[in-house]
Amino acid sequence: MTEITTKDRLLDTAERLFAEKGVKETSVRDITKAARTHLASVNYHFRSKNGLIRGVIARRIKPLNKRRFELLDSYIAEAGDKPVTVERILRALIAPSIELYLENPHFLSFAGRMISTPDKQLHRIFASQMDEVFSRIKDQLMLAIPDIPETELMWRIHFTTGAIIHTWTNNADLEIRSGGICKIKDKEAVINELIAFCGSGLRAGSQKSSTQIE
Amino acid sequence: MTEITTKDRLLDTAERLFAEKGVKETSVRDITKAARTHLASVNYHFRSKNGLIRGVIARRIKPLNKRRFELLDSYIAEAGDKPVTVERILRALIAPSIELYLENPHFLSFAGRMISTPDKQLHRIFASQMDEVFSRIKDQLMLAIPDIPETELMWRIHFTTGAIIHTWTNNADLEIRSGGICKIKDKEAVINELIAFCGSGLRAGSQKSSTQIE
DNA sequence: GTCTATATGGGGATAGAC
DNA sequence: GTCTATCCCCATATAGAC
Repeated sequence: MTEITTKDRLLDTAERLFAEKGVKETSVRDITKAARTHLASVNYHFRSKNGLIRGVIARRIKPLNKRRFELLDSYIAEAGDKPVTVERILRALIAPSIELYLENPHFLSFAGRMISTPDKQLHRIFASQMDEVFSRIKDQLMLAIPDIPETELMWRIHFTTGAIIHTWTNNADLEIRSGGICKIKDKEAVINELIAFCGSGLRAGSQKSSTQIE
Repeated sequence: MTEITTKDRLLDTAERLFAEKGVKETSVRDITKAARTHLASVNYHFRSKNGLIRGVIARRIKPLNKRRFELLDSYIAEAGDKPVTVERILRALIAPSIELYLENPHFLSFAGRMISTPDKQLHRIFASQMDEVFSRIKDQLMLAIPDIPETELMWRIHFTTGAIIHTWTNNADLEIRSGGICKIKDKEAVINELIAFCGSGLRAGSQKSSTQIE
């Protein structure tokens, strides 16, 4: 039943090698060898190496964002007429990604790097998927913290995104630097720390209406 | 006097192309052609392509961190016996990088991507340079906000780093997504927003000693 | 220091047998 | 669908003339 096809093995292997070595650094030969198939299989199943890259991304991105929207919708329903709290909005954004990372770190450490790739085609794939997420998160945050001007809110969503992505890509450094006390495996702690940090940051007094911090 | 040597032209050109296209995507031929010199000049001046990459990094990283330490030291001196405020500690960390970015965005958009490179040698170059910065920032933050447990403080420094790096690498997306209202060129606004967001995040109530946010 | 020519290897993609 | 052999291109690095 759970028959693993060559196509799936190629996706799994490519995902892992892209994360471990980088996309350019991983050749189709590397992938097909590790997936125990033949060189031509990538072109047969995915048309090209770029097709395989797109396949790796497509398989994970939509389910991840679907999970975010499900959570957000459930919080919206639960809140009734009141705005959803900042913390719950952040949980919908953050928790699904940390859960995915802990099930399989390869995709998000790869994706976290690709989000800033100079390759315009690849960059577009991520940016377009993120647009819908940001749009919905922003709408909810505007209801939750209406006093924050839009410009500032958008900067703060950007900073929040940076904190999350850096956690996918660079948690190993932190674990070493902290002497092992900061562990990505502590799922609830990581999620709660991200929510607390970003939640507090989002709520900070507006820089426009208050005295500038020197 | 300000004679621009071939070596400098190679560094400038490589830095720009690494930022615009990526390191692997930029060939020595691309660089030497754009720098109007011959193919062998890279090997002559830098021994190898990897040597050139290291040269590009070395030229910028030390001055950047030197500037951070100068600022931090001046704030420490000014504060006398009192702890330096969180906002000033963050300014020492953040402002020099945003200023460098606005003078020349190439290095930091390149560096921001390289910080999560899977190439262990390259990664080590950045990580080792950051260690000293984090160490000093952390020491000052422990004096400024002594109530935050060390584990949480380190996570929050990590999130702060993510917010900063994402600003180097992905501000163009934000500018587009915000319809142009969030502009990286607004130097003081960007610095103040980063400081306000991260400062508030760093000061958030401890997740260990308070009721968990649901 | 500058430059051309070249050595050497690896890459993506495909043709065509099975 | 699977696989081998091969095409063709591009990469880094270096030898050796100037």
